[in-house]
Amino acid sequence: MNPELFLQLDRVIHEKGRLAIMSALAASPELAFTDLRNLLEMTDGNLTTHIRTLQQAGYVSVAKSYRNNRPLTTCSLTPAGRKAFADYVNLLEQIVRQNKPN
Amino acid sequence: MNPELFLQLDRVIHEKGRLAIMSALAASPELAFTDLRNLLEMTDGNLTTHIRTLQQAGYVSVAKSYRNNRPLTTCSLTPAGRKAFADYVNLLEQIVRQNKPN
DNA sequence: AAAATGTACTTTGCATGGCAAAGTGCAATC
DNA sequence: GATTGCACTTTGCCATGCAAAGTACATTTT
Repeated sequence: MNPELFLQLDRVIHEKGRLAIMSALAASPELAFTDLRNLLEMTDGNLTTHIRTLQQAGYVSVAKSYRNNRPLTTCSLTPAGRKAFADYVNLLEQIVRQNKPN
Repeated sequence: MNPELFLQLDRVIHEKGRLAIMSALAASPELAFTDLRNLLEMTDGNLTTHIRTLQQAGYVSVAKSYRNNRPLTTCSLTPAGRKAFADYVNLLEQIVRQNKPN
């Protein structure tokens, strides 16, 4: 059992809500605020704060515009975010491999 | 991308410190407080609180005794804890599989 | 045209929770 | 007998998740 693995887990990503956001953004080039909210069934407030955290970490970029007479916030992974997420998933993979019986 | 997976992540286990503890306990039948502290390089206070959380969740059993003129606290997984951890690892596996490119 | 409703967020407040510093109890050593 | 050391526990602080309430603007209703 290697304790190093757990220490390396990125706190910013290792959070249910943000992990879901990162995972969703990894699958599509960009998603609107409302897309994420509908997909992940998060409350608005919860979503904004998680997005802000990810943005401040440099993992997602946020673009605010105005379409169809409504505000439109679009999020996408930055290269750093993509890398951090890939690293995180690799760590998870090692943890799983270490803990699966077979 | 399946958002259900993330919702299902057990909050008690999905925490670096406790995940490490569960993983360590899954690998050995029992471990002493000091074993865990040395292995995981956690502070004493941090370790006690995490152990208490896991105990209150019914995931680890804690036995306090006195050996070699010193207190000895031994921890081990309960059946429920073993199951919860196995479920958690399976979830991680699915998340990894969903997010690994190939 | 004023009021109400709806959408797209943001801010605020609370309650939980991680963390380590300080504290406790006991035994051995100086 | 005072001090050191070990094995924990308690306390206090700070960060953070979360949702309720708030803001801004556009549309619909009366």
